Amino acid sequence: MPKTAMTPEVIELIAQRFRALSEPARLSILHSMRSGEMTVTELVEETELGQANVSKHLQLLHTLGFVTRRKDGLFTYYALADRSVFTLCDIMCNRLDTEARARRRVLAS
Amino acid sequence: MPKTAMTPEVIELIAQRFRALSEPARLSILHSMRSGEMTVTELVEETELGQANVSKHLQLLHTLGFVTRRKDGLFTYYALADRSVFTLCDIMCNRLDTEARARRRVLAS
DNA sequence: AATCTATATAACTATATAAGCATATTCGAC
DNA sequence: GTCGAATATGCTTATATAGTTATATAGATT
Repeated sequence: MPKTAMTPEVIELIAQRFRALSEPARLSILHSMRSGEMTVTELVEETELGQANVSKHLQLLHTLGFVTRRKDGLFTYYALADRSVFTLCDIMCNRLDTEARARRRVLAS
Repeated sequence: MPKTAMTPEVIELIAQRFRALSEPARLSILHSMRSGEMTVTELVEETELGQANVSKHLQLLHTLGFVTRRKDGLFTYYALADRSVFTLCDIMCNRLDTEARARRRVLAS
């Protein structure tokens, strides 16, 4: 694995990617794509967000390499680039569980 | 492992945590703590950020459970709560490498 | 070609928050 | 207690961006 030096530039790039995942709307969109490729309209229906809004979020996610894009006629099919997004979310969920457990322990004492 | 349902509330909590890592200043602070416990002043020196700024970032990181806090006299010692932050950063770095490699491949064709 | 549908984009508004400054608090030394 | 150092907090300003509306673009259908 290539070791990346933590220069300010690299830190900025990493921050940028975390920022992409810091928006509930985008997490919802990514979550909706868990089952596979989806069109923009399908994502609009499933997430109940506005069409323009979804479209812009998808642009961002695509630019940062979180999703792939495939055009077919009028439709654009988006899909998850890989499963690492869920690894990231799983780690965050574990953090939540740990916190919740710690809080419960405090209350119990 | 406890499976967490992806309700809007949980999504919001996860987003909140990603947002904490979406700030270069906070990533720098966390990176500085890699070697161990640090006081606020030490972090100010190493990151070259303002004191009030560092202090506020630390509050946030502590609230969200990313760092621990220990007071001793005038000093407050902060430390990483666990290594999962680096797992998260490593995954993001891998994404960067993948993207860079993909870009190079496009250029080469 | 005219029209309809899916998606993208532009312009705008509203909101969140990072950074800086000033000040407050807290503790130790004298 | 007074003073000084370390940290925290309140206030203000500047900036980024999410969401909305309207419109543009591109492809399909008749």
